[in-house]
Amino acid sequence: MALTIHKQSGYHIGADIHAGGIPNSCNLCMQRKSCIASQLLSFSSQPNMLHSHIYRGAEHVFHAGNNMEAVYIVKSGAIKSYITNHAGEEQILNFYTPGDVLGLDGLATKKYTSSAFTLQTSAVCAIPIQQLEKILTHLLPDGLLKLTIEKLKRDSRNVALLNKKNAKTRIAAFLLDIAENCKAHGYSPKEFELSMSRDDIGNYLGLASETVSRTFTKMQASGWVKLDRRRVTIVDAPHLYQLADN
Amino acid sequence: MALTIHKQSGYHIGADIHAGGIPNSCNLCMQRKSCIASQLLSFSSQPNMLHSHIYRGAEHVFHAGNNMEAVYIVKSGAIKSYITNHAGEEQILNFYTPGDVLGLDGLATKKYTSSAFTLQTSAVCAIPIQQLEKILTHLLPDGLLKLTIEKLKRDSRNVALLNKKNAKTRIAAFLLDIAENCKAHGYSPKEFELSMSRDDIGNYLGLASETVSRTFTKMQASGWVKLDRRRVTIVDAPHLYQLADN
DNA sequence: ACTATCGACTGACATATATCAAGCTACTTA
DNA sequence: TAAGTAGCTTGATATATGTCAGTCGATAGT
Repeated sequence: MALTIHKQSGYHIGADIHAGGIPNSCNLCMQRKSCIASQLLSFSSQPNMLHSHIYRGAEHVFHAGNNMEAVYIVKSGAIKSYITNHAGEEQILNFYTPGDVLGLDGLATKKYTSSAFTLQTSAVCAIPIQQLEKILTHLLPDGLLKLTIEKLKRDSRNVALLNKKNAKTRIAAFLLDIAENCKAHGYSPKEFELSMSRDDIGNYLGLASETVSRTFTKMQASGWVKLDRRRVTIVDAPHLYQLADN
Repeated sequence: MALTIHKQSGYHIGADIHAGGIPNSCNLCMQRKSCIASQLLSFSSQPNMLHSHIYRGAEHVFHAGNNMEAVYIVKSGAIKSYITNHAGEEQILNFYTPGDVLGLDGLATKKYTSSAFTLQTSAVCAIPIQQLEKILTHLLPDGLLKLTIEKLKRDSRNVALLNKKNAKTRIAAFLLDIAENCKAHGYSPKEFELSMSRDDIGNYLGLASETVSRTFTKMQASGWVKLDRRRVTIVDAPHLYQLADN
């Protein structure tokens, strides 16, 4: 799959939310009836005022790894979100159109986990993270907030899992996903029992069960894992992670 | 892909939450510290008491299309969720392990949109929908609740999109997804402009851009759609839906 | 108007995966 | 113990899709 170099257009209005942007009263916004941001703000003591920005096509709204400054509501245009693997290849996670909320994936760590790039001239409204957090903690009990954040994380992981290119990488990612889940629950990430059949794994990953079998066999022969029916032993985790990154 | 017939095991404890189940005090539950349900309940005036059930492996927890009775928290075991297409083939959407919440997809319509099936002996806690709704509307402003529900719906749609078997079905589903989005926003679902390149579409759907091109060409030749660069005209929507169902 | 560039399309070929078929193993049931 | 069954593995072959290469057309820049 080709490596895409994103051209940086020089024409960038409101690159930094603190430096500028046009403050807009939500009360005057055409889309206030269907706008999540406007609804959220109406429950807070904050002024019903957000900074909106216009991006010319082919610009970044934010980059993966950067500190999270804001969450964005798409008002017009189209935006793609993507992650890049170690080799620099991009994997598109989703497309965003008017009404969609962009940048929530950063909530857990306060850093964006994906990048966002405008496909055409697009207008967005920015909710600065401080403002968002104030509203959320005001509205939500702590447990529910964490649940939401966890759910968001899990979803993006899921997409990344399914979009892998070939059987080997999908299965590596699948096994590591389970291993991490084991670890998170206090069990060994090195050795665990699969609860599903080869058929189920194949169905889930979009592969024939025979391909799952063969791939398991090959991975075992290569020494990355050991397999005995549904019992899995991770032998070379670093190598699996490298595979899954592709 | 093979059609799986689910065996109904006769050994089914607590088939209906109203008919039985073991009422459990959350305060005595081993997992209360990490349990979402317990946390939710602690914010409500409801008694901290839930019905828990044990399913022997290979049983349905609920069926797609049935009225939503409860949301389930997995306490032990493993459960798969899946949808079936018109031909009766199943498409697995996700696997659920202890701590995961099951059945939220029904919130929007009050009917489950997917089925849930235990892969092994599993224990779950049920939160009856009336109780859940009381808690949610108590905690959440209306707008935020709708947002959450919308997000849940969008996610499962996304998974269903990416798990299609071949290029034709993926692209059909992709086009219909955009068409429905257009319709939802008051634009024509019959004619629209793609905002992304063939490269981006391919990357997103896990196909080479050439395959996207070729598939577009074939679909046009077959008379399902008309294409002029990025301009799309849906000609035979029913046929596309039929394709996307596969 | 001329050229350069980019995105889209098409063809030839390579390859990964699906499909079909058979055999094997562990587990269940009689 | 024997037989049956379900799940897993492996082999042979078919097929869909990826890769590489070339062309075409639209758009932008000089």
